[in-house]
Amino acid sequence: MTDTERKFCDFLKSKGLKLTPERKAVVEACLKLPKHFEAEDVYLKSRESSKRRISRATVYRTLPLVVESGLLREVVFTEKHTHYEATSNYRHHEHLVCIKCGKVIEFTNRRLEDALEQVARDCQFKGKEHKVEIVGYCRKCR
Amino acid sequence: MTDTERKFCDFLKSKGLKLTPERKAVVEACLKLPKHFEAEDVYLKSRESSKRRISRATVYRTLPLVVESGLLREVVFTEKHTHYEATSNYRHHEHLVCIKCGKVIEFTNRRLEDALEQVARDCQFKGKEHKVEIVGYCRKCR
DNA sequence: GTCGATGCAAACGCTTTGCATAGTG
DNA sequence: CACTATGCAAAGCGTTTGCATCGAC
Repeated sequence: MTDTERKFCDFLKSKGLKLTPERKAVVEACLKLPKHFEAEDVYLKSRESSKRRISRATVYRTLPLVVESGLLREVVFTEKHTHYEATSNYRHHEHLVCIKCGKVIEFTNRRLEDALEQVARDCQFKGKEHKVEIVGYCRKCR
Repeated sequence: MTDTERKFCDFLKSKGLKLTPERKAVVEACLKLPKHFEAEDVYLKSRESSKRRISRATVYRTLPLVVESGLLREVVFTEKHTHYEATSNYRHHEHLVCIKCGKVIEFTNRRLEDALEQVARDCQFKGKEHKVEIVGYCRKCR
């Protein structure tokens, strides 16, 4: 079991939830998928690896748990349905999305993160997360 | 006809689209509604004011036009369905959303906006808009 | 053995679409 | 008069849920 899987396992325990082969398969699928993916990708990928026929329902029931455990976060808010990315091995970053070709670029910016924290403080908010996305045209499409 | 309505009217002309009573009613409804609203609100409100029985289809077909015209922008990305706010009379701002009570607070932050512009420049992106939202717990719910 | 987890299929909520008709420019 | 816009109802699509069964702890 990898560190990541252990982390998820611990999370489940702490919540009094059970570690099932289906849940394991969903997490594994998330880690194998390319950077950005959606529920349907997880569904297909988890079926590849696992003997069991994992249902979409299970995927949809499990993904929020994986997010809550901290292994996944929701990203790319331009499309109507939910997109995810694994948090492991990535330093915190935000995204630029090209409206034309769909290209997604990651960036980190200290000033931006600082400003966000300051705003939360100023408003007496306990910030849990932030969603930041720049939408526009990439170098090629502009 | 108000300035706002004229702006929408001009937008339609520039696109070779027609100004219909239904479209007028949709725009009027958007301007009458409280700060944040969704398609269904527009549907109900536009029916109140107009003699015509405006269909949901027309509302859904019109809203993207109103957004494109610059009178409306999409906000509050936490929920799955689309939320809007009128841009008139507001200076550009972003939102904090309380996960517990749903309270939405607006804020403006120069450093944040500057950082976003700088990122777009650095990535050779032509930024069209950005989506920024801080999710957390407000003073009362923290 | 208990109580949570699963698969299935049906339901859901918001949004989009095909079609025949109406109405703007 | 042409061509776009409309209402209606049905379809679409991602997601959620009820239910009977299964299986982890």
